[in-house]
Amino acid sequence: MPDRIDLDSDLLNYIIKNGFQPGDRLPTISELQDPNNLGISVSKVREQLEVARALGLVEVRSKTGTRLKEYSFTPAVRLSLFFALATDLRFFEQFSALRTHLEVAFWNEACARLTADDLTELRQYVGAARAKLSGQWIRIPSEEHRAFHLGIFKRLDNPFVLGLLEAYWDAYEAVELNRYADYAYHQQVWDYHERILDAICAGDFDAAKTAFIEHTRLLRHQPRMQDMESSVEFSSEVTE
Amino acid sequence: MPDRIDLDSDLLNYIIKNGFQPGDRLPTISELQDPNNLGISVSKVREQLEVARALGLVEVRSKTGTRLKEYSFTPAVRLSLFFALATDLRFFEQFSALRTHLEVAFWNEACARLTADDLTELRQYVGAARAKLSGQWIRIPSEEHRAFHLGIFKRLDNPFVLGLLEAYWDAYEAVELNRYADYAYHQQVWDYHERILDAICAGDFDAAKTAFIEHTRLLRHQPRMQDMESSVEFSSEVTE
DNA sequence: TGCCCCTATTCATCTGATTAATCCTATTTT
DNA sequence: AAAATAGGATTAATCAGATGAATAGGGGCA
Repeated sequence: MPDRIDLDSDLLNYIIKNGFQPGDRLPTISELQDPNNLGISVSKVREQLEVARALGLVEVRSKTGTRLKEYSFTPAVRLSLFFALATDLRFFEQFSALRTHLEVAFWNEACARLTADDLTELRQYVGAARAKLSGQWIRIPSEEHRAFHLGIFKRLDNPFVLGLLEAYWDAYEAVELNRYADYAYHQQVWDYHERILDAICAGDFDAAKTAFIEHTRLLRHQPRMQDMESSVEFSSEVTE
Repeated sequence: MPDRIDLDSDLLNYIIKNGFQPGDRLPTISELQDPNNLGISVSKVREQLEVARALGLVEVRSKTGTRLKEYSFTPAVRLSLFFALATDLRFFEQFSALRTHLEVAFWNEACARLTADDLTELRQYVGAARAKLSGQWIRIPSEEHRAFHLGIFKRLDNPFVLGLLEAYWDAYEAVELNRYADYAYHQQVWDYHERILDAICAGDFDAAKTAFIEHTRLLRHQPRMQDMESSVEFSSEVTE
């Protein structure tokens, strides 16, 4: 085992070396400048704080100073992904393929960990979405869509898979894919969601997974991608 | 479609807005300060440059200025992953599970894209590793191990999957898992690698995949993890 | 007690100066 | 003439210091 993993950042190494835990306050910027701590100037401290902040590792606020946050893979993934998407929206298809495979791969493990309360919560999302669809709402229920899918995986003990999935839904929001979907399409989507949930409740995770895979195929053939500047062939298939 | 994805960074938004391409030179820091460009001070520019650098988006060198790099998902993943590992090495098991599932999920697609030259290259890695094992070399052939696995996926048209796999091998190096492995173990590993490669060459990707999955199970039962501060149960199974 | 204002602390941002790295060119050397 | 070298100019790298903005916490007042 290595003595210590080098993080290519004085600040991050300092955080690790001193064993700061999530929730802890780091020294103030002026204190960090002290030769006993980092021994670098304000500008350099701030550069590194900014990196840590961009990665979601710390929260830095006036007066209270810097607080170490709970680790999450999401911010790093989101930042890099968003840059890619800003460059070329076609990246979305590729990340989407990754997301689908991940959900399939970790499906049973995630489902097995769900509690009765979790299932009730999922059921509520279905209800809320249905209400919006049947009512006079203009807004497509993308929040419930996100909450439903992430809800299935919320007990999964793998921050990396969760981070990728969360970043996927952030990107989904950012590219506003739902804007162009119509009500009939969403009805279909929530039929599938209900089928998935019923199967999970019945303990038949494989049936739920099958329904999920079908449901992603549905998404794939929707017109949502036609608005992109250029269509791209989708070559990866879900492994079963 | 959104007008523009907001990147929460003047600099990154500026790069996108002005359509800079990989290889392009960005304006110098002093030019970026100009109100016509970013209109912020050196310190602020440098903070954002540092974030972009940490994400592997730009390379900034004295005299030549800043160059926009080819997009890669790897740096962001590696940075966040390394911080997690520095906090707690048990994160490695979870990222490893992700890696295994990814390779399985994208296996056939990746294999199908390999050229004859690629296969020759893979064969060379096997040869080089064997030579090191049979010779008097002290060093365990971890470079070939990395090169072999990444080599299988090098043609995969998915920067996100590739980025995750690359970061995995970087982490593998960083935690120095190979240090504690013995020669007999590596012989076994390369037997598997050869079996995998033979199957790929024969066009039987599924057989190759099966061999790969067996080979990861081998890894899992090796004593390499016992050196960690606490053993952790490995609950996720590979989806077949 | 509960509300509001004041103040000290800390971050936020900018400016200017010095140092180090690097490229380009002119000069010297072979 | 070609190659090596030295010097100058450009740019990033780092630092120090100043000013402004945000905010938590205390003290006074109803």
